[in-house]
Amino acid sequence: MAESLALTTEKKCEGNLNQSGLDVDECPVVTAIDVIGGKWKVIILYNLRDNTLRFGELKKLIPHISQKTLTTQLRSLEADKLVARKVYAEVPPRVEYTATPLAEQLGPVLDALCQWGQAYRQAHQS
Amino acid sequence: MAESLALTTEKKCEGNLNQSGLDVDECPVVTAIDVIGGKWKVIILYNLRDNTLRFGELKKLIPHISQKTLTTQLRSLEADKLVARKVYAEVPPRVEYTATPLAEQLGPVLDALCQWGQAYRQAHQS
DNA sequence: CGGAATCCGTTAAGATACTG
DNA sequence: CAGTATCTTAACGGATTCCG
Repeated sequence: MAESLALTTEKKCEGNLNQSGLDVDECPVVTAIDVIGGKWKVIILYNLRDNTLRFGELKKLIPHISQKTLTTQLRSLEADKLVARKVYAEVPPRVEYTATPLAEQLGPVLDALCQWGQAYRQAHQS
Repeated sequence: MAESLALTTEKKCEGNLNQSGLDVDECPVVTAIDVIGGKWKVIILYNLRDNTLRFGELKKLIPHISQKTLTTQLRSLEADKLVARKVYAEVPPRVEYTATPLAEQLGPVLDALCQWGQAYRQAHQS
């Protein structure tokens, strides 16, 4: 079972592969959560969608995050090659963050999340 | 502003509403992350997809989670009405967890996450 | 001045042992 | 079996300091 788990077939995740005895670590969902499972990462990437933003702009768009955490999460995203960080040697300093093509492929995830968020609100009759 | 933000239009999330001056808290993505943003919640729900599982079965399927965390996350999911918890008054005890219809609506999110996880692996040439 | 590093307190999560 | 109790470790928030 599970031939080369990478690119040949994409059926792996559709069904109940976990019940087939496979370790969950083999599942791409676990990989995805590992990378974007941080509390703020999806929101950061959502704000970075189609946008290049400075650190301060991101901070303004995500008011509830602390500077420190924003820095940490951005560094982590950078390490995973989901955001590109460009530093301008200027005064005042300027650092711009851009989503990489890999991050842009998250589009469907963001859309699905968005739709579900609405369904959730509806179900909880807000 | 934002007529009933629930079911009328679903365009809200497609574009750049954050740049429109809206607080991010208005965005359903933030709602979704609030609910399923826990480190393990998506993975739990993924394993619960189309399946009713006992506590121990879930634990086996998600080896890296601790009992305590699994309990906590399940309780949180239960409070948000994403899983139903059924206790059988037997010896030995038996507790079954089932995804609610609301959780089942996460299907597209899980699918998108799964696909992206594969793309991510591929990009990092694993 | 903007961005980030540091110190510290609080909360979430991990490991292990133990109980109904 | 399905948790709870306890302790330890890692993640996040706040404030201050630093540096270009």
